[in-house]
Amino acid sequence: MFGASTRLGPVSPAAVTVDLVILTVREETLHVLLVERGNEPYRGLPALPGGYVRDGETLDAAAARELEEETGLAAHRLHLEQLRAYGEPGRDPRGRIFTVAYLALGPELPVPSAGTDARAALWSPVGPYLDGTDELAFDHGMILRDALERARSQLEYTTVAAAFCAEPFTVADLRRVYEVVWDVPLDPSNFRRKVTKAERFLVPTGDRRMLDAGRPAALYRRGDARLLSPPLLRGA
Amino acid sequence: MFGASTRLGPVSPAAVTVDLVILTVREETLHVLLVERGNEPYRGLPALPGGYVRDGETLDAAAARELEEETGLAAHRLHLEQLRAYGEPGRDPRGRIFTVAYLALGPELPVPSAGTDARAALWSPVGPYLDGTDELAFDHGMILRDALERARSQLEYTTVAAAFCAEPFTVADLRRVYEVVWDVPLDPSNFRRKVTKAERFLVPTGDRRMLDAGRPAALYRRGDARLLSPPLLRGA
DNA sequence: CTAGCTTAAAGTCAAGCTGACTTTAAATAG
DNA sequence: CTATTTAAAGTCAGCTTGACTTTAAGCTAG
Repeated sequence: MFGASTRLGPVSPAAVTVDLVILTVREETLHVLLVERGNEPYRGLPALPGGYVRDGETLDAAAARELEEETGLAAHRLHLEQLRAYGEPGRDPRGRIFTVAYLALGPELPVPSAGTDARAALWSPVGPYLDGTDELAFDHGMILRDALERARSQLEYTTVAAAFCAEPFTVADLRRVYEVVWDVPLDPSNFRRKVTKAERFLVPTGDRRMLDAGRPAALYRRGDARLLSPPLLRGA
Repeated sequence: MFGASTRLGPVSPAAVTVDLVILTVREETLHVLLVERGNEPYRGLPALPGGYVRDGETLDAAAARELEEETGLAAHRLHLEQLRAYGEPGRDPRGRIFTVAYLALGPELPVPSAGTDARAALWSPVGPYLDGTDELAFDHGMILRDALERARSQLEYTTVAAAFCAEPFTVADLRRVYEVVWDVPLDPSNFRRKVTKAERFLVPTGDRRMLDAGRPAALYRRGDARLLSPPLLRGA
């Protein structure tokens, strides 16, 4: 099975895992799902949820399985996409372990302790892990930074922002997603003009949502457009 | 080393390779570097160049090494970036082999037969592999399609198009890259206005290039900008 | 020398989009 | 009824865009 390694050079078998960056917006802040490590290495440090890819399992299936195990939610209800692979030789002290990172985006989710996996999983604001205040196990800090940059960029060119909103949602809900992920304030009026003009981004339900104060807001569901044209660029 | 597999389920060791999608523009057509397979499986079929990631080697280093072996060119002269990982259980009949695909872009390169690797490597137009006329080994057809879509998208938002041009180059050289990769004609005047206005995309050398006919064109080198703002969108 | 060809580069202009801002709408609380 | 709150629509100058025209600068044929 690995006969070619003789010709190609020293190649030992390796392990392949998937790691998940599950992002959500809670209380006007971007949160990531982390698990506390119960074993060495990095015992006690928070880490991204993940696990080995099993025999006969695709990468996407492994990511979906881990997602359901950690959140207790059906994976098809979240946006899930591959981020990239990481394989630095020293990234795991136990040996050569490659990981394929996935980015998952979802609306405010139930407290994840209901998951099958018994490890303590919790939502944490991403801030302290981005600015270096707090540490993550392995190279998960880098993976988190890459994932966030991907998410920020995706908001510009795609409709994934709606994946952060539980349906039905208002234009203001959607705007708050952009403001929290990009960490900039946006003009409500101009934002509305753009997202409602984009084809098949938002589908009006006809209903309205009434809060304790103010005019009721129209409610929408996600349209079937995947790309946003024209894009919604940050950095005026 | 793989002690955790008991708890996580059946996990056999796997092999990890890198595969390269090396693109260039020759004779007004987009070409990809392919090697003919000398062994089973898929003997005789063209495939993307690639090979096993060696012990102690990073993914990027493995990709750069394969690139130099196949093209005979110093990898730092080309644009090289990770595309994504592929790991379908059945993608290689020899066993569980994950591959991390890389996208490389470069100016018209010397005939790659000068490479260290003795396999027959050749530049092929991408067309027949995209529309299904010709087949590639393994899942390399899908990888090529993903790579091309990535390249097309990158041209919109980044300055990588200049990686296809040997320095120094003219605005018309750069425009031909866009036209070939996107497969659309562009207005020369409007194209010039945009790329010359973009900050740090093009650096004038002060020289001019004279062809057999027409006014001499100003020559440029690549600037240090990586992102294009505003972006250059296709699909008017 | 100059007319004519070729390609580069600059200019023109109406239409559309953007950002900053103002106005109107529709609900609740007191 | 009025103030308050949030939603949604409207205004407008300035910028960008796409389609197109004009000028520039080389060459070559006559």
